[in-house]
Amino acid sequence: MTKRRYYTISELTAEFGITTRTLRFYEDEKLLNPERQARKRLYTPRDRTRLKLILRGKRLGFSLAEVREIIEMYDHAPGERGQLEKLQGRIAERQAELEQKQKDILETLEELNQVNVSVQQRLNELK
Amino acid sequence: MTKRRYYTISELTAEFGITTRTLRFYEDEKLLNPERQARKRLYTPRDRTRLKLILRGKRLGFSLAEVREIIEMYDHAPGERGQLEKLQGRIAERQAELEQKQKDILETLEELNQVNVSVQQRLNELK
DNA sequence: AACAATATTGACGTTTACGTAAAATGCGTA
DNA sequence: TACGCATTTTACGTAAACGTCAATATTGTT
Repeated sequence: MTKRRYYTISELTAEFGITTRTLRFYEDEKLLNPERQARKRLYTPRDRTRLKLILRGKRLGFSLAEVREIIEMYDHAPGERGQLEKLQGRIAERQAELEQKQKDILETLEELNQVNVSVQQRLNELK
Repeated sequence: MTKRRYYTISELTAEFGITTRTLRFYEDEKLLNPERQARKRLYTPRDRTRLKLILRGKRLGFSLAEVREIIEMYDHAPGERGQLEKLQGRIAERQAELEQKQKDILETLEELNQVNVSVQQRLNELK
């Protein structure tokens, strides 16, 4: 039998710097499904993993609806040919989006670096 | 070959796939400053450039407030030592954020690729 | 048993980033 | 001159993602 460890709601809020409201909201949105001990929520390692996926998605600017789509790709059902091909299509779309974001990041980093160089020059001149 | 100096509102909405409402909203937010010919807005190349920065920032999940901060870094005033050092600090923060996003993207791309591989395997088995 | 700490369930409130509809204005063309 | 079309201002509406109470319950400690 697999060792089941649980996390309380406050352990997760502490670890990830979020509020209980956020965790309950994600549960309402069916993104998490903690078990219950009486009324208390017990988050499983699976919940914790999904939470990490959610927060990572949010950092990348995805909406919760988009995060849900991405997570559903991870644990999709076997399915038949048509479904599998559609899934590949959606994966390709997301990959394209992410590659666009990569370009956007590189551009922004380069620009910020330029600013930094010119600021540093002025600081040197002030000596 | 005179470079066109102004863009109408509909030219910009067409080019970037946004609505007039969006452009006016960004103007209310002081992110854009089109000139006027009578009542009509005339967007300058500078407005267009800023618009591109805004949209790029949004793709990366930045709020308009954050986009504003980033844009302000680009055209900051000369300033004295203290200001310049604070600016460097904020630049470093944004760079760190962007680097985190890069990691997030790489992870997500890798995971999506794994899904893709397993989907492809099942498709091959269906032959 | 009393109490503090933690958690739970409503439920209304707030911010961000626009959407959308209404009414007025200006401009080129039939 | 009448008309269509783009544009403008004004202003209420909305979806997403939580925030912020308040009232109640549960659990461990004194």
